[in-house]
Amino acid sequence: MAQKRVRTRFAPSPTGQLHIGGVRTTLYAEMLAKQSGGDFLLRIEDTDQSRFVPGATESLCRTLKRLGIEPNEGVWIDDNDQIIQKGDSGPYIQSQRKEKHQAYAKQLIDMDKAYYCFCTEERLTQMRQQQELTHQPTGYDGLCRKLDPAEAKRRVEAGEPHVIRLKLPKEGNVTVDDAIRGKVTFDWKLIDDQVIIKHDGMATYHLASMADDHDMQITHVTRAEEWLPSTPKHIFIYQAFGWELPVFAHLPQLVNADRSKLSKRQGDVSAESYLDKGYLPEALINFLALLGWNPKADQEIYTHDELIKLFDLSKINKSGAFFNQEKLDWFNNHYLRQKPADEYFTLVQPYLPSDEKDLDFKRRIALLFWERLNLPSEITGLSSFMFQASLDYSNVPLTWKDHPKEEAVERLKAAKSWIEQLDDSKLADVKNFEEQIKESIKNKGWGNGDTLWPLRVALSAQDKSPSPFELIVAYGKERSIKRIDEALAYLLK
RNA sequence: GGCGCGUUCGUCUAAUGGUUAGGACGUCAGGUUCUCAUCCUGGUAAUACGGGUUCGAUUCCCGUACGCGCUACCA
Repeated sequence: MAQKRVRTRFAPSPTGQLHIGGVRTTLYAEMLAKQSGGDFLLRIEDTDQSRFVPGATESLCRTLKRLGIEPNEGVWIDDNDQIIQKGDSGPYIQSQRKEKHQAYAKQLIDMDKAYYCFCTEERLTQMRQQQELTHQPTGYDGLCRKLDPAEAKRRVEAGEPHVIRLKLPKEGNVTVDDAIRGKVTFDWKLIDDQVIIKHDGMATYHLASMADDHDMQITHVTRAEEWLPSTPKHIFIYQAFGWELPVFAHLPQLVNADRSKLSKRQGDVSAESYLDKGYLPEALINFLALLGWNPKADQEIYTHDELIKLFDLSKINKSGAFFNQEKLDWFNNHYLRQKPADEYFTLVQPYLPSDEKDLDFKRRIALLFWERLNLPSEITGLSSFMFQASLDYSNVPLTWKDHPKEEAVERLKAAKSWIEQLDDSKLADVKNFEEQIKESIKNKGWGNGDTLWPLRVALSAQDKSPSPFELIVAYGKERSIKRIDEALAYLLK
């Protein structure tokens, strides 16, 4: 028998920027579907109109696009930045499915699995306050549940404001079979008669999401673990309609350093901002995929495709994971260094002075700092001295340890003449050039330290920098000699 | 308060009814080196606690503690 085609979905609310936890949730759903050649859909859950943020859907799609996580069905964004919907199970924007949801709600009423409720906001708040005061469990007291259906229908037709609530069992229990957590049992009597259609006629998450998951033939519902406690209601809806249950998988959360639910208030959580800061999609994906799941191997580096092949729902951890930026930095450094030189240069170039027109010079500098960068932007600070017309030598001594000034002068003069005698072709190969200079130092009977330190500082005015050889090759003959002359002038002042 | 979920180095994690509890990031030390970075070598560091079951438990069970989540006409 052929296995059912796996269909998963990511269903965010358009209430703001996609955060890194959302990226991971998306990634898991995408990997699960793609590893078996199934479908990964993107659905927008905008049933709460009051929280709708214009542009959020576009932003969400754009971020996913930049990350290379693409749904093959549902909402997406085209090259003109326009929202589109692709696939046969649409619409994929929930507010456009309002009538479908209402029809389902009516069916539930007809089946006596839901009822109209006319309780006012005031009555509800008062009731809750009373319950809290007397230390009762809070929840709807079921006043309208006892209403005669015919009477309720009359009131609705008369235009009385109302909502629709689920008519949940009041005894017994229900067991959720979660792909990650196993069987979890809840008492029905502790579960509230949830509102499924609001005053404005819009469905709440509980109905909308289940109805859409069913209509879109979603086989695996992956979502954050905060949904686990409301899963009984969702099972109730599925069973009321006689629908086949999907696999539920409640993902552990990403947490702040203090282990609370990831929030904007603590650090940066917007996925887009990580991308903007120069974190590479492959680093973000590799890192995020391994946060809460791993293929049980002593390997850290995986491509997106490898991750898709290896992904396994049952190996997802149960506990929350902290987003450790230092490790992300390490991943980013790794992937940055793996880039072809041209691509690396393209990434780094925006962070080099735009008024420097010598592209080849810029490129040589970029290459010099390649292995030192976690982020492309870091090159600005590291390389700025190389673009300055002249250097300030007052901060770092040009002399080696406690050696005399005269020695530094002597060494710099010698270094200058060595460079002058060199033909440009020798400068093409750093290794070769380095050997030559070291040979010259040896011939003089000098030490590497007392010669190379003054040279390097003359060229950089930094206590830390790439080697003098690398600097000279990057500068070229003319600029190198100019720097040495200036250092000499400073010493002889 | 009620209900639910969770707990292995600082962090992300691996493993098993019997292991010197493994790897990675970080960190520390050493080597290479003119400095930095890279690279190499090595070190540091964990089964929350208390009971049980068992010859033996970090692993299975119970309890406690702690953390987190849910308890909306938000998702």
